[in-house]
Amino acid sequence: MRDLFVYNSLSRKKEKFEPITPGQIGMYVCGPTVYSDVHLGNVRTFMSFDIIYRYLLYLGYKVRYVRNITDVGHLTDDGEDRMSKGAKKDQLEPMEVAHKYTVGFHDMMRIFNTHSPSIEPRATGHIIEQIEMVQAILDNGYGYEANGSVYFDTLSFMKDHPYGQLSGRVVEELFSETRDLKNQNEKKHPSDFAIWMKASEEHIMKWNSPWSLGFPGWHLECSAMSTKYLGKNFDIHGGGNDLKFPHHENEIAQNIGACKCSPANYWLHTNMLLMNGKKMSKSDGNTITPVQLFTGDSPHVSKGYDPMVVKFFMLQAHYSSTIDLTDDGLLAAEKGYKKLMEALKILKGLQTQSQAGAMDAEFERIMEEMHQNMSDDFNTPKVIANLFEIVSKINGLKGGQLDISELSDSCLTKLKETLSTFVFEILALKEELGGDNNSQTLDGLMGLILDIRRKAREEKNWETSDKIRDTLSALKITVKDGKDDSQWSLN
RNA sequence: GGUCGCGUGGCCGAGGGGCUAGGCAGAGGUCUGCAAAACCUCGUACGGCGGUUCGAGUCCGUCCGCGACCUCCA
Repeated sequence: MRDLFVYNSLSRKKEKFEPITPGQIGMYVCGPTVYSDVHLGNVRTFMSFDIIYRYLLYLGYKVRYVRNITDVGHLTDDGEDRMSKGAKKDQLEPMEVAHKYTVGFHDMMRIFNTHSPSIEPRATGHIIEQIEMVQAILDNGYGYEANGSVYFDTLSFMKDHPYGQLSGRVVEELFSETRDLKNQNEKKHPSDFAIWMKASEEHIMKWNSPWSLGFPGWHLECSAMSTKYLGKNFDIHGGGNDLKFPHHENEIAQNIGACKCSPANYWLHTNMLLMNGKKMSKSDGNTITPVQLFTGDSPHVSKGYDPMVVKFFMLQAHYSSTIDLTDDGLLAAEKGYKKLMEALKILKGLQTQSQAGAMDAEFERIMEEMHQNMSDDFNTPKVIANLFEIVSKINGLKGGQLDISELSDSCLTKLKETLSTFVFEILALKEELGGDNNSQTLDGLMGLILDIRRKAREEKNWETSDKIRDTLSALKITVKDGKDDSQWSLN
């Protein structure tokens, strides 16, 4: 199997990837909290891990990809459970809220053409496992109970294990943090965190436990579910950069605290999606929903963009870099995306009889680079650069600037397969924009229309040929005349 | 304030001691009934100032600017 290198947040280095069990990978990614519509930033993160998942599969690994749904346990600023808050707002039962937004999340993931994970466990479905983990942490002396709530004892933990390694946090500094959080007085140390919370009277989602009628701390679900489905030690743990601290840090502490072993060998973090140079934020209006992006119904964009254009735009940046979402950037991505798709269509139609070709080596080189770039921490921007190198050549081959007889049949076949795999299976872009209007009927009609236009042009009947082109243009169909034939595409 | 990261040509965005990233926009040319597309050529870009080095956009120091995290966050 080809060597794979990944940037490990834990070591802050790029490392050669070595699975625990040869040929198999366990990967856990922190999923969304389903209390409101999916945020575009979530989309970027899950899209990035989808491509990582797909490439691992492509390399031949058997991958168990676990991505949770958080439907309980997150505290808001005022100490209220996020699910309950959403419920009050919408006049719905908490589980109704969770279900509604889970469905919405799945729909959006489908729109962006991502695979479903292997397992998608819910926090509320694993309360027992979480209670057991709290007990294990208590048994190991890394937790304490206070008024029915249970806290993780960071100082006690630090006597035996390092804490703060992932996020570079120094616990002593957390002393200086004076926060006015609820139940702060129950904690022995500011860096301690709740693993079980006693529920207040008005709290809706609560369960029985040895300590109180309450609910699990929000870092606990991932510890419990990753352990349940991937084992105490697994290969990859992923999530957004903003989860590094406190969430991932505490997750590690809980896993070690409960079973004395570090959960994941490789921690991968996706970076933030910015807009206008700042992190998207609902509170200051610096945000756009995926749907607004598709329809163009937002002051931040001049028009609507196809989900695949949005995806292509995101893939032009590395997953570990921030990307600034701008209208100019999207416009540029849209043109590039169309150019790529056009070239892929042209490639399909290319044929050659040659047995050996002078250009083979060049194409082989680029295809090899694509593999290397993808294996180098999933460098999609470089892969896209490789694709455009090939796009120029495909167009050159069609336009006659390059001679197809210098390309062997076997190399051309391989090129078709490789590009198709990379573009449609690994990057998981879709060929056609605008949904389902590329029916057979449309194909047939366009074939007929362009045939009539071709005859008109042969007769130099420009009036007719231009009328056809202009009318089609008004219907958002672009006609481009090539040397021998004309091509059409939907705008 | 603490921790981490970033600052690349008009815009986006890779790379990360000597080797053309790429896309979009722009200029010139080829092709063409016109248009569009395509193809060819063109930009000596790496925040400022020092330092290391035969050589720095790439390493080190420093300053400036920006962002993320430190509190729910993908």
